[in-house]
Amino acid sequence: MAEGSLQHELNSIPPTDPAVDKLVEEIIGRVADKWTMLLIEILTEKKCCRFSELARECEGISQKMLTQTLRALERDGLVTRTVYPVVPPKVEYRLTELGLGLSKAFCGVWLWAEANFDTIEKARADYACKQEG
Amino acid sequence: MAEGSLQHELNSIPPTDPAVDKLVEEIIGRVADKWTMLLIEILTEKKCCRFSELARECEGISQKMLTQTLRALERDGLVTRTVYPVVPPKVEYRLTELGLGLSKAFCGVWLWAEANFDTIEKARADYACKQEG
DNA sequence: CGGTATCCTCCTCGATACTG
DNA sequence: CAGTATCGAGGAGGATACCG
Repeated sequence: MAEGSLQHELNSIPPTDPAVDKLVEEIIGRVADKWTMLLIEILTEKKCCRFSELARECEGISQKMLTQTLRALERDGLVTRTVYPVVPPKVEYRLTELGLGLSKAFCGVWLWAEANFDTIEKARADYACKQEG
Repeated sequence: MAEGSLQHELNSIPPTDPAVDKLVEEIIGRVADKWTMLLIEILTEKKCCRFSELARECEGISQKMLTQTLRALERDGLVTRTVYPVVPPKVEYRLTELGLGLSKAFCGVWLWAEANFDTIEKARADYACKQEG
């Protein structure tokens, strides 16, 4: 954990016009979601998944949210949905190049969370202590 | 946009035990939120902000959500809240080292969104077209 | 200025049932 | 297997009013 150069790349983003900002924020809002992040992680690991496999891997998700989240991902061009005309039906989901790019971006957040969850736990405990006093 | 080596670091995360997974997911769920990301971005740029300044910068946020989000950030040890005992009251918010780490992690997502928002817009248009047919 | 407290409204999300 | 449809509870979040 280097203590110097805390100015990181965020500051180097050129000031974009407000219209683009709105779009970017909307995308962040859509994409920065628990199920979205989880599904992208699963699809990154497995490369290719059937609906039922995603339902199994993505523990706790309801069928409704799974369908809904996958549709949003498909709509945004982050995953492809391939239907095989067989009985019983078979549908495969796979990340696109765009989706893989997002996966990489998310990776940093996952790594941060894994590296710091204990620090956060401690911070919460401290905060709870102070509240009691 | 290199097309090779799509195996990125996400795959190198060692299989953590389920208990840690739950914690990490909970943190992601708390932190992957529009206002949280926006506030962290603002605090990264400005270094130090008063409540009212954050309210101004964080366009569209209600006072309730601002307070609520700031409290969550403070609780998780991501920002510090400094109260100056003066009239009128003055309260300053500042990122901690932990918060700066998250800011760096988020940076990748912002950059991805800025780099790809047009691609996503196009994907949405294509998707809408297909639905009509 | 920097909040809290209260009320009220969506709208997300889960549960359940049904279909190609 | 992979969905869609419908209903209903609960929480997120805005508006307003008040406080130290």
